[in-house]
Parts: sequence; C-alpha cells; structure tokens
Amino acid sequence: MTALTVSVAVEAPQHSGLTGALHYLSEQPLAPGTLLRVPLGKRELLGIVWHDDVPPAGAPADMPAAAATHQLRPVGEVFHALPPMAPAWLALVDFAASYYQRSVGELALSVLPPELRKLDAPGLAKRLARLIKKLDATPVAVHAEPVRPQLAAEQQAALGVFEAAFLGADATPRPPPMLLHGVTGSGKTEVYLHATERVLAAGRQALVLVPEINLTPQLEARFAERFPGHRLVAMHSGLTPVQRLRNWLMAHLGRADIVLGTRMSVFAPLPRLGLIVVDEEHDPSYKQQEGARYSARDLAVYRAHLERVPVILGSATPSLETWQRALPGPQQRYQRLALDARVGGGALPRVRLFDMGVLPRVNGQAPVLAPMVIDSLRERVACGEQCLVFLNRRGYAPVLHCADCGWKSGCPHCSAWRVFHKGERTLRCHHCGFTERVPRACPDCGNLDIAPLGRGTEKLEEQLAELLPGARIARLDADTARGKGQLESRLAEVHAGEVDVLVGTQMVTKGHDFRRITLVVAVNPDSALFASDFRAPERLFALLMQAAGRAGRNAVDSARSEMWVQTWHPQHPLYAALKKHDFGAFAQSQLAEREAAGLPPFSHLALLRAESRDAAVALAWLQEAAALAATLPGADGVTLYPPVPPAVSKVAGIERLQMLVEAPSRVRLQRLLAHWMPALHALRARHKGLARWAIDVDPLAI
DNA sequence: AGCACGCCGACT
DNA sequence: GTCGGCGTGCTC
Repeated sequence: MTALTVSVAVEAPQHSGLTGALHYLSEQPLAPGTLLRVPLGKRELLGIVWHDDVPPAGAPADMPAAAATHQLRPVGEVFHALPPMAPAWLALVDFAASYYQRSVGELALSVLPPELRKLDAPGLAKRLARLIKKLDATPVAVHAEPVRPQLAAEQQAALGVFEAAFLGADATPRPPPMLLHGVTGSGKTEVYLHATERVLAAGRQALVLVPEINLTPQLEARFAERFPGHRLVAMHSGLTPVQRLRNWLMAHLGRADIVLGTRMSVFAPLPRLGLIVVDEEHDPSYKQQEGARYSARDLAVYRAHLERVPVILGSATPSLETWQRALPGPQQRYQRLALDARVGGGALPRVRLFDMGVLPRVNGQAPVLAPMVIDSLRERVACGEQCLVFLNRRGYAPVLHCADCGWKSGCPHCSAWRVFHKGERTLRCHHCGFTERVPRACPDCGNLDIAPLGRGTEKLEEQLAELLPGARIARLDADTARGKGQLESRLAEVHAGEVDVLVGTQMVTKGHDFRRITLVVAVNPDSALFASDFRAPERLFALLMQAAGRAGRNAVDSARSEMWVQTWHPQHPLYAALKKHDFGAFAQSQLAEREAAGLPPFSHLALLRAESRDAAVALAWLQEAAALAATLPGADGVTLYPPVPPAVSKVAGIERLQMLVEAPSRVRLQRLLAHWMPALHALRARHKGLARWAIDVDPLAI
C-alpha cells in the first residue's frame, strides 16, 4: 500500500524560511485539523494536519525543488483521542496567518495551549478520559433561578435587533456585526447577558472577549451568577498551563458553554459557536504586540462572518474604524445599537475644564492642582465621598535633572529617560528595566542639587497628602499593583470605603465599578493632544470618557458628580466634545482629520520594522526593502515612506527603525505584502548585522 | 528557533 | 593533545 501525502503546520519560525505547511507521509488517512507529532531535523514537533488531499505522486506544487528530490519523512504519533480542529478553525487560522503575514504553523501552534506540546498521545488520551469522567460525574449545579433585571427600553430594542439576527442566522446569509454603543453604566453587560441567554437556550456556545486579565474576574462572576446551569471557562495568560489546557479542552469538546477571555480566546475551538461579544472593542490591548500581531477584535468579526454567527462589539468610545462602519449611509456595514441613557436614570458627571494658563506661577512652575480643584476634593472628602485623581504617568518624576551642568537621568541602553522612583530610591528605565540607586550627587559634575523634573503618580500622591491632611490616599498603578493579589486588595479597600482619594494611572479608569466615587480629576492630560501618534487623541478621549464613567455610578449621587479636567488648552475641540459627552461629535471631527490626512480608516497601513545594534544596518536594509518593493507587482498606488526611528529609537542597546507602508485598500496592501514577504526573507540573508525584522499589519501606533 | 557542523584558544 | 567558544546553515 502506498503512503498518503499530507501537509502539516508545524511551529517553524518566520525567519526559518519555512513558510506554509510541510509535507509528510502517512500510512492512514488523516483528517485536516488532526493533531500529531512530526520529525523536523533532529527534533519532533507538535503539528496539525492542514491538507490531506496533497497529490501522492510527485512533489507537491508548493514544495521547494531541492526538498522534492528527497524522500518525504513519515509522520510521528497521531493524537487520535482528540477530535480534529474544525474546518472553520483552520480557515480562521489560515486567514489570520495570511493577513498578518506569518506562517500558518507559527500562528496555529502559538494559539494552542502550550501544555499540549509537552504531552504524548497516550498522555493526552489519559488526561482527556479523566476530564470527561470528571465532567460526567459532576453535573453543573442548577441553583435558584437567577435574578434577571428588567431591561430598559433601549436595551430591549438592542436585544430585539440581536434576536432577529441570531434567530435568522441560519436562514439569512450572514448577520451583520453589531456595534453596541453605550456610555459607562448604560447596561451593555446586561445586553450581553440577555444575548448569551438566547444563545445558550438554543444549545450554542458564547465567546466573550475582554481587553485585560484584570477585567475577567468581575465579568466572569456576573456570567457565572446568571447562568448557574452552564459551564463557563476563562482563557488568559494568567492561568496555569494545566488550567489553560483543561479549559481549552472543555471548549473544544463542547463541554464549556461560555468562554470568557482575553485576545487569545478569539482562537478558542468552539464546535457550537453561536455568539461572539467583544467588550470595550476600542481597547488597544486587543492588538497583539509581538509575534503574530493580530487584532483579536478584527479576527472576531471575521470569525463571526465565517461561522455565520452574530458578533456584538461594545464600547462607550468605539474605535474610529468601527464607528465609521456603523455610520448610516451606503457604506454602512455594521448595525449600530445605541444605549444613550444610564441605567436607573443616573446622569453622567458634569465635566468642567480648568484653564491652567490663568494660574500664577511659582518659580516658573504652575501648581499641581488648581485651588478650585483642591477645594472640590476637600469638600467631597469632608462629605465622606470618594475621589479619583487620574494621571497617566507612574513613578515619582519622569526624569532627574542637574541644574548646574544639565545632566539628565538617561538610560545608558535606551533612548529614554530613567524614571525616578522615590519610594524605592531608584532610577528605573521603563523600556529595558535597567535600574540603579538614585545618585546622591550629579554623576557628571558632582553637584548635590539634582532635582526631579515633572511629576508622576508617586509624587502626586505625596502632594495630595500635603494638600488634604487627614484624607486617606491610595495609589493604584503598575508599581503598586505589581505583586500577586495587590490589585485586588487595593480595589477591595476602595470598595470598603477605606480610601478617600484614589490616585492612579489609566489602570484606575478601566472597568472597575466604584459605586461611591463622585469626583474625578484628570491632571494635565494634554500631552496626547500633540503627540505624533495619530491615534493619541482617540485614546485620550476614550480614557477621559472612561474616567468620567467612574463617577456617579450610584444614581443617587450622580446628580452631584463631576469631573475636573486641568488643561492648558481648554478651547481644544476634544474637550468641547468631552464636556457634552458627545462621542459622535468627537468622532466626526477626528474622521474628517483622518480623511484629510489619508489615515485609517481611509487608508490601510503596515509597518516594516528593523532592529540592529547598528542603526545604519537597519536603515540600509529598509532602504533596500523599499527599492525592492517598487519593482514588485502590486506596488502601484502603494506609498512607502522613508524609514524613521520610532518614539523610543533604542531599547536595550538595539536601534530600531520603521518604514510606513500606506495603501488605498486592504486588497492593495495585501497584494504587495504577498509579493514582498518572500523577497524580504531572501534580502535578510545579505544583511548580516540585522538583528530582527518584522511586519506589523494594521499597526496601532506609527 | 533548535541543533548541527566547523574551525581557533586555555586546560586536565 | 582535548574541551568548548559561537559563526553559519539546514530542517518536509
């Protein structure tokens, strides 16, 4: 009997030159999606059967001629106990790999639970049998009927649209993606819960994506409480490898009804998928920032399309890409569902701008907080209400400075300042982690009078303690929430009313439902207004809206709740829109600017990055890459900009450069990239000093 | 990426 | 005379 030829996706890195699936021989037919082990060089790797219909005679068409002269090697052990990955899953991975320009093997294997790599076939079979036995022995408990709050009219309307899409999902060609646009507290989660209820009742599975691990526990609790008769599993990098494998298996076997997780869970295998929810769809965390740089939100939309299931994108401040697709008109592709009122009739806090320009300066420096703002804080604290002070910069001061010789606390390995952490008595680089004790005197001239420049949360906390004697002040940022459980305990303190004023970075603005906060202060958030990154205003608006949403969630207090924004640019249109809580107006002005500048969503971008110890090497490589692109089919209409260093051009001693590629459409961009990538692999061999290179399709920041 | 093979310095 | 440094080359 002649052996069959199958192609197998294995974890061969991008730069190995082994793109696409590899070919092996099998004595038995293997369905696509089957997991197995295959030999590669001296190693044996985990792989997934990709195609089983490879022509048996002669070499497969996509195989390099050199390899074809060799005899193909037989596959190793096959994981028969595990059902093959579904065709829709393979199609999703295929699409993601080609869209984000990575090999299928690298992408496919990177989204499987890592623990799977360590098991052999009998080991996995044993684990599966144990899991199934345990699940059969412990039926999901059905407790008392959960409380289902009455839906408000807007929520009811949104759910009606969802139901029409869901119930018609099998009949109509494809339900359009839905944008659920609602301010904080408008009850988006309740809509997700009701939609999930419908899906579960129909015997299907629901996939719920959240931006960060921090936000999974509280949403998990709400889902678990609402659906006591169903199994829910979490998927995020905070789980132990064994938990991750277990939850993945439960999803794959159809034993979990709800999967809730971070961006990686967009690849969760779900045989009965019926709904995808992407909460806070605008959040930058949905874009993977290393390896295969995929956008889980965009892939969620693609997956929903592929599997003909509804997808709900929820946000108070949608990404402009999503917003534009939901605008009424001939180009409209998403259905917009609006929740304009806060549940229980609560109002959004009154936003007040304070013009920092009117304050007298002391020694050339403006005060931290305006007297009016300090008075507001004092008043709230005196009434036993809580305040939130938001400053998006951690540490004590962003840089230390010698007034005599001009020395600044630069990082020797990065083109960035080392941040002064007063409590730790250290200077720490937030890019490479390089940390030293704070010098007593200026390292250059010996002057003892070195002073911090600027201000971070640590200093703000200190200054607030002086300004508000007796007030209980707590700080929440990446430094204070570092240890295990520290974030939780700090949040618990706030909830228990043991904190009067909470100071923090954007960490405090996300999701946490603080019931007793009635005043939010944003301390000088202006820098984002003039940042070179074209998405900075969008992010700032989202952050401030989110911060505003922390106040007055308790309807009783909401009438008195307010937000102060201290700014040097009170006349800026962003703040005008914020004052009115008018995302639509903000989006409209931003979209007009993007259109005029030819930026997304009116163009499509990719970023070619190169890293080298020597910037000249990276530059030469990018310049040759650009010259190469110009000769390729698909280059017409695509603009390549000159290579430039990113905001932080050197990290840990490695120089970085990037080149922007701009195309009028996705198709045009993809066409060029498809021709360009193989040429770039070849080009790399001729540039020895090049440390790394990578392409980022749909980059978040440029 | 791994894991080879391959050619030049300090050690039992 | 070996052990071992990491340069460069290959893996269906």
